[in-house]
Amino acid sequence: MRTLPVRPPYNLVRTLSCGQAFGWRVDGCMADGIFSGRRVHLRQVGDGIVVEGITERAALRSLRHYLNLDEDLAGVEDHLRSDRVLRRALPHTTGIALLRQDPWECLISFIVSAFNNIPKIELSVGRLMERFGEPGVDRGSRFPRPEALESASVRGLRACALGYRARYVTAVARLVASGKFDLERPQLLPYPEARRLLLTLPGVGEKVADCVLLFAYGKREAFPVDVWVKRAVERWYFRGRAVSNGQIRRFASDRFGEDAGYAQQHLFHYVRTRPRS
DNA sequence: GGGCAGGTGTAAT
DNA sequence: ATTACACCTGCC
Repeated sequence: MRTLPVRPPYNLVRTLSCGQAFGWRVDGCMADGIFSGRRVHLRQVGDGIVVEGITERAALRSLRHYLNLDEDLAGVEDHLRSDRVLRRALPHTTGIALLRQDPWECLISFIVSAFNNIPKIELSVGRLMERFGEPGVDRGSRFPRPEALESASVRGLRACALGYRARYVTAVARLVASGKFDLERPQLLPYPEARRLLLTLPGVGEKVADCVLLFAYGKREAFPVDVWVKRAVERWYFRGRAVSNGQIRRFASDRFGEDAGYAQQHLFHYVRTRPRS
């Protein structure tokens, strides 16, 4: 058992339950999930996060990086508070941090998320890990490597309830396994070019691309527009008028700039947890 | 039981 | 550049 220090206003539970990552089970101030092949149990107490299931230095450092514990959230939120809507939202959403997920796992997870619901996304991702992931210690399971998914049988993928997304998963796995698509590349490119690159992948549209750029590649200016955020922006910034996704992205870029991704997270969490009539 | 769900691909203006 | 429609499948 180890404790990782955190900087206020970091909030572990909000960070893990606001839809960035699937596979964490959150309850009260605790979170259970699989990290680096281990079952881990996290609990936020005061100014620290108590970690059970990991003791090695390297893995703890990796967890710290994943949770983005060194982020200057106070600075980000100070900036966002200049916006009237976010100023109202922040008391309910403060402490959300952008994770730094593994790009491959994030990419496949969000391909699976398209036109799907959360319980079923969790079901599918969980089964992919059970069936195709390398077994880790303590009955944990790693996310399957591209090679494992590339060679997965139709029957095996079918058991993961992927539906028509199965062919996207297979195709993307093949592109990555063969080296035709380099997962390191988007990290090196500026946001617009990284985005164009991801959009060449089958099953990856604008929303999924932005999710991966934001949650795995650290492109904080990304602003994924899903139905919830679209609804929130139309309601609170356009007086309920219907606006295209492109206009919403331009609006977010103009208004929030480098912190658009954080703005998106707070709007998303706020509109989902505090529905108004 | 039937509609719905954190979009994407494709075809047609 | 925009708009319309089909789409696997487990849940509520």
